[in-house]
Order: sequence, then structure tokens, then C-alpha cells
Amino acid sequence: MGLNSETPPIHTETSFSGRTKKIVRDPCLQPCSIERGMRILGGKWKGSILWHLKDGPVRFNDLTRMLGGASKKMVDQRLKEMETIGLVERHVLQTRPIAVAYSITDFGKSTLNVLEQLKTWAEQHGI
Amino acid sequence: MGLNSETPPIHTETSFSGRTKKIVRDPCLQPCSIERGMRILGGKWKGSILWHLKDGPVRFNDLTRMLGGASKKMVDQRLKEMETIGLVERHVLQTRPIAVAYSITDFGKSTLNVLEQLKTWAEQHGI
DNA sequence: TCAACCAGTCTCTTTTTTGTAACCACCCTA
DNA sequence: TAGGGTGGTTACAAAAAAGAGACTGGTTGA
Repeated sequence: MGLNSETPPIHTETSFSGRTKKIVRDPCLQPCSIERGMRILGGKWKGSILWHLKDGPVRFNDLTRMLGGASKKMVDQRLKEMETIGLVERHVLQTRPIAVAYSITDFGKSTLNVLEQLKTWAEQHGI
Repeated sequence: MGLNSETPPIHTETSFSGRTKKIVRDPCLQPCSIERGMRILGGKWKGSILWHLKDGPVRFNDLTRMLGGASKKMVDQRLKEMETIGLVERHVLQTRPIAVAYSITDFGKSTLNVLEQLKTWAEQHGI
């Protein structure tokens, strides 16, 4: 099916400067908020990590095991990124032997809505 | 602040097989639905493209101009991926000169909730 | 003592992604 | 006829991401 009379008109935000030069009225000069959000949450494993932390702190190796397919290196990198952004926190437990646990911060929790929607969407559409 | 008595207990889904070997009760053998969803929507520009198509078909060059910073090649690649998945449709307009417009499909529209949430989240947190 | 655990780190290689720029073939208008 | 438009494609280079696998240095239980 092609575009026919019922389909909405072509949506353009361009116009001509003078008679020939085309300009965009509303370009995303910087990546728009969706794009910027994706750069935070869209990385490989990031969503999954947050999701696995939502029920309480998890230790490093446990987390790696939960994310079947992710290497320690990956998990380590992601956790560091997410720690500097403030999505997760790192706690050293003064037990013997020493252990390290990661937990989700309030900021991290603020992403759970989005992730839940995404999860629902993916499941509904058999992704 | 470290982990103290009020913080939830370490959340582990592991146990020991026999006495020594640790196993995970609930590993993501395949990437979980969040991960799989991200693989679809998380790519660079994908969300933005869908968002820009939501108000009606847009022509290729216009779209490229709207996504400030994306090259034709990028937009082209993303559109092709998204067309094969069924998120967008390509229409050749029999005008003179010939033109091509891309529009969002119903499946594509089903992602708009997620994208809207993401957008809201990003804006609320000054991302 | 051996083996498995802890939380990572390091190095190396491979793969993927991204960007730049030129090019095509055709159209339209000043 | 030149210079803008149309929707792409191609080749090449550069940069980023990902993966494999060994290794550390200590701990713990059988």
C-alpha cells in the first residue's frame, strides 16, 4: 500500500529561504531528550542491571551470574559508569571475607517506570 | 553511607550445589525482555526517528535535517533496520520529481508510550 | 593441600559502529 | 547552464565496544 488520500499529509518542518535554499525550522541542534535519555539507559546491560538491583543490593559476582552472557569486564564497566552517574552505589561490606555489594539509588529507582514500560512492551510484542 | 541495619538484605539468587559449587537459581539464560527491548529501541537515533515520524510521514532528506548531527548514512541504515523489523514504512511518492516518505507503522506507534516515558524522565532529571 | 570462592584487572583480538566525503542520475528554476 | 534540490550508494578511515582468557592475592571449607 502506498500513500493514498486518507493518509496524513507529509509532515515537513522545512521551508525555503529566498526561493531555492531549503532550511529546517526545527532541527534538533543537540540530540533531543529521547536521544539523550537513550545514551544513559540504552547501553548494553544497563537496563538489566538496574532491574536486577531493584529488589535489594546484589554482590558483584552474583550480578554477573544473573546477567547470563555478560562478562565480568562488561558488568564492571557498566557498574562504574552507572556509579559515576549516580544510578547505583557501591558498598564494601566489612565481613570476612570482604565482599562488595551494589545497590540502586533513588535516581536509579526513577528509571524503573521506563524500564517497566519497556519490559511490558517487549513482552506484549514477543520481542 | 555504607550498608547499615536499615538497608535491605543482600539479594542473592544463588545457592550451593553440593557443598562448594555456587549456582544461580535464576540466571538470564538469554538476555531478559528489557535487554531484548533495548536492542530494538536502544540504538542510536532509533528513538528519535520514531518520535519525528509520529505526526505523519516525513521525507528522507527532511528527516536527516531534523536529526541534527546524524549523517544520511546513519539515517539510511537505521531506517532500513527499522523497516525490516516493521517499525516504519517506506513510500515512494509518484510525484515529479519523485520523492520518498517514511511513516510510522502501528507497531512503531506501540513504542511511543515507552518513548514518551523516557522523554519525560530525561526532561525531569535534566539529562 | 586442593579447589572453589571473592572482586576485579590486564592484555589482546575481533567486531561493530560511526563519520567523512565523494559520487550517481535525475529534476527544477533563476 | 549553473547551482540548488531529490534519495540514496560507495569506499575508506577512525573510533568505540565487546569478548576471551589469564592473572592477582587473599579466603575458606573439605
